[in-house]
Amino acid sequence: MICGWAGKTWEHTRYIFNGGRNRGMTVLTRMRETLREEIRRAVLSAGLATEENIPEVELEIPREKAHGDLATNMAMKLTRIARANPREIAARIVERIDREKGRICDIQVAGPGFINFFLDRSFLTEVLEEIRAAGTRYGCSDVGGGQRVNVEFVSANPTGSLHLGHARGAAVGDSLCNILEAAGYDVTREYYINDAGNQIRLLALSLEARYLEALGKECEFPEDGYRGQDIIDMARDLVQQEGDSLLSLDREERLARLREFGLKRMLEKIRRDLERYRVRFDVWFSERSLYESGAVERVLKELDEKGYTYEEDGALWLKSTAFGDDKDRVLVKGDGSYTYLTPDIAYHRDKLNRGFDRLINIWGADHHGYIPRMKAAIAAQGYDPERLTVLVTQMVKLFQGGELVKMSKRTGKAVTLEELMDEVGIDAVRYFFVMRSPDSHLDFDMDLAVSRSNENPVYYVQYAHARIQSVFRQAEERGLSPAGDPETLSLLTEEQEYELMQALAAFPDEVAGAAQQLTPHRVVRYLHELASLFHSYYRAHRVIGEDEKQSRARLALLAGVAQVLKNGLTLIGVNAPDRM
RNA sequence: GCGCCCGUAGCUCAGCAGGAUAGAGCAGCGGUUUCCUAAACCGCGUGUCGGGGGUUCGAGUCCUCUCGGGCGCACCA
Repeated sequence: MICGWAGKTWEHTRYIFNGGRNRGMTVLTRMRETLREEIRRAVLSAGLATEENIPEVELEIPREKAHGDLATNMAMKLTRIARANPREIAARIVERIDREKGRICDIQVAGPGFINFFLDRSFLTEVLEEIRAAGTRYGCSDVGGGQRVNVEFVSANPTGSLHLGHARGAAVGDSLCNILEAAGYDVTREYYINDAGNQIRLLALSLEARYLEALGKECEFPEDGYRGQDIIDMARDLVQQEGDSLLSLDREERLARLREFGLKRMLEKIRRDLERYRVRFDVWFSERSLYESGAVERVLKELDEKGYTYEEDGALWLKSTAFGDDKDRVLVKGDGSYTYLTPDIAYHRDKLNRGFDRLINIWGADHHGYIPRMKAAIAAQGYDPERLTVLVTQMVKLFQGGELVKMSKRTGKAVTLEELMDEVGIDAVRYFFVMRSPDSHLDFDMDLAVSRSNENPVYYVQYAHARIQSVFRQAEERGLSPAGDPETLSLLTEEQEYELMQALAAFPDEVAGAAQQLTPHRVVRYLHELASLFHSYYRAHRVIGEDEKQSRARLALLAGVAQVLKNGLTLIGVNAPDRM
């Protein structure tokens, strides 16, 4: 789910897109812009609409080949404005289009009033040169216009190892960041460390119990304590390091020592797991630092001064209902301690003050109810709540042996990210999590991923890349290199070659679209489609054949496909192997 | 009871601000290799797009009601 911003972002980027120079645009984009302008001009000169009421020109690649290379629904959109039937309108537009200018071979009016354009395809080989020149940068654009975006994700409590749910958030978050960066946004990846408050105290208590246990002492395990194996291991290590020396400390001092020890160890583990998962953060933001800097106090004071707080039943409340929340929220509890919300308000204020145009938080579905109060808190401080977008990832269900594996953090029974990486492999795990829309509930079939890994779609895409590299190894042996001159490339006249080049040309748009709509799974679907086009082509046509020129032209095509596959896989944090 | 997400082929899911005949993977059946990787390719689908109503040239997509599933509704985090 995406809250807010979608509309604004679109307009913003659209403006930049239209206003920008052709720098970085592919042939396809340039063709489309030219055609867009041409249609606009035709509509105006035919008197079908005025500058004021002309609808935006939409040009899409039709699903059906018979419907041409590009199509517009302009005539249908004009029915009300021009008060005529769409096919008639379409005919009037068509007769005013300059075919020469748009590099158009044919124009047809079809169906309810679509105008289908059949383009001169020879221009498309230019995309191969564009890819070669851009290399790993191909796919990048500047639709983001350098907008500063903070993406906060994972942010798991440092009270246990990362598990399945975090793995999804991490894969989606990191991929989204890569995509945003490629689309020209200035991205900061951030992890909020809950190193203050109740759960950390509970960590210390749990660790204490395990510590005593390891020393052979009887003790009662805290009621809501963390029962994970990692804490047992940690206690054992502590005994190794410190022996029973913590026993002689007084209780509070011992707990403080345990807290620091546990926190440090947990964060190290989390960081290590994420690093291996290919996720790296720019900022690790400590909750505790908000207390130490006085930021929490300042926020409370300011909310109070603005009159958005009140006392009742011995607690301090935020009037979040004044900003769309369905009930008011406690900031300071009866016992004087803060709720989770309070430092979180200070945290979001800090992020906004750091100059980000936009904040994106990636939360698990179990926290979605928290969104309205966070937005309300931002609004109460006088900021536009639309600057915050919360992307919610739905729950992951794990299936093993055909059965649902129940997970509970309480009992520590959960599949960890570490286990997942060990058993399934990083490429497959990341691909699997980014493959689906964050909105969809995800069934993770462990057996399928583990035992029959060739069924995993990630290999389909990777294999396409490996195959191409294999062809290149053989081409090299024969002294064949990819062609670069337009004349040789003009030998690429097969239908499938055209389709491949068209797909390659669409890649930057695809990445930009995924960035604007915050939908990393779109990149995965694109890659699968491209791999599919390639496999099909590869099977039907020999790349290295008798005709040297044709071979070199096809090698150029393959070089483009390999580069785009690699660039796309990199965006989602998956390797593009040269051999499989 | 209220809020959010989901409901599309046997299963798992796409469907990109409403556009032409709704797609893919898996599973199933049948084919393909004197040839650059068969982890591949080709062929085979009778889908009430959960259901009703509405909006318009046009609805899987938007609105409304309704049914089913998930997740939340703390002075927990």
